Amino acid sequence: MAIQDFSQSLPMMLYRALDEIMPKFRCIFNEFALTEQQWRILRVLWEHDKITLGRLSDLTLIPSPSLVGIVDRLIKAKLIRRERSDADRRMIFVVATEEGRNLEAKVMPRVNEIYKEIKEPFSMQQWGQLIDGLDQISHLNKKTVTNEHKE
Amino acid sequence: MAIQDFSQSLPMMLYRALDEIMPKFRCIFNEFALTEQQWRILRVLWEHDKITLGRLSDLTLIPSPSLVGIVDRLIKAKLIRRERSDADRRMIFVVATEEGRNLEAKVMPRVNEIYKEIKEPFSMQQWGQLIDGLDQISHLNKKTVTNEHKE
DNA sequence: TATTAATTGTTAATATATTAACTAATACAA
DNA sequence: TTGTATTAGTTAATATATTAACAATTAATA
Repeated sequence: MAIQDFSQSLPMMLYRALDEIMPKFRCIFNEFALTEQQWRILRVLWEHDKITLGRLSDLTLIPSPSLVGIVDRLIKAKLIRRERSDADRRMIFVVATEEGRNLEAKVMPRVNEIYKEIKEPFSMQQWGQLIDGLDQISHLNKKTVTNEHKE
Repeated sequence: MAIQDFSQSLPMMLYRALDEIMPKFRCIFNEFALTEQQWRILRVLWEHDKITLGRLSDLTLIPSPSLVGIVDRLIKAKLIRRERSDADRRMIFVVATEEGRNLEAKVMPRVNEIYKEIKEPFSMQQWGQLIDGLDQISHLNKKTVTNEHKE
């Protein structure tokens, strides 16, 4: 009758959910000699021809200090390349090489397969509620701003 | 109209939710010179007088190789101690020192405060659905076993 | 009982996260 | 136009995650 059971707290529930599903995906990534973070970057580049490091950090949720090394290793693997912006020489674009683009067709089907397996036992409504709940969590700050209509 | 938007995928939604809420907690932990993982260990020890390293790994979701160093640092901080089991000399118990136990009264109120803030905008039903959904994700394998009534 | 298998922790190597400080380039204001 | 603030990336120091291999102990079995 614990007032607040640690193992049922939101953070631990989130971590446990990730611990459950991510190993399935990482297993696939490893087959293609990719780390999870490397895959995230490629995954974003498959949707964006050219993207700045800052935005890549936002979309992958990889902190920029980590991004430096991960990008280095992806370049060494010839899957992406850096391109300094001419307009603003502070910015650096990241672009997938042909080899990097070609990976999409090989990896995505496998990943989608697992994703489908995870999603399957859920009803469409259940799944929607879960995603909505998570979305609300990740917009906790922004939402209130909207309500208060901050100047 | 992307078939599968990466940023709306379950893993990224989970990561984003954690990215939103954990910095608030870590801010508190840092005030007490604790890392998030160190706090998780103490949090569990506040509910268990004496616990084996393996079980501590399960409850904190900290992989055992990481646990070694984290426990070392908590010992150096005089917050916990190791105790080898007499019954089975492979096992090592971890126990909180008095100093470690005393932290609970100082840290928990602060943490509960943040937790309440996070939970507040949700209706009780919404929150329940979110927790249930997460629970279902983290039992994906086990559930099927139950259904199949594996011998 | 000697051997083998399983369990509990640990070490090692590499990759990533966290926080702070730092550089280079750009914007901006006096 | 010079000085200052801001922005985009990077470096550094420490902590943790991931995977594989390993040691010590105990359990299981021939």
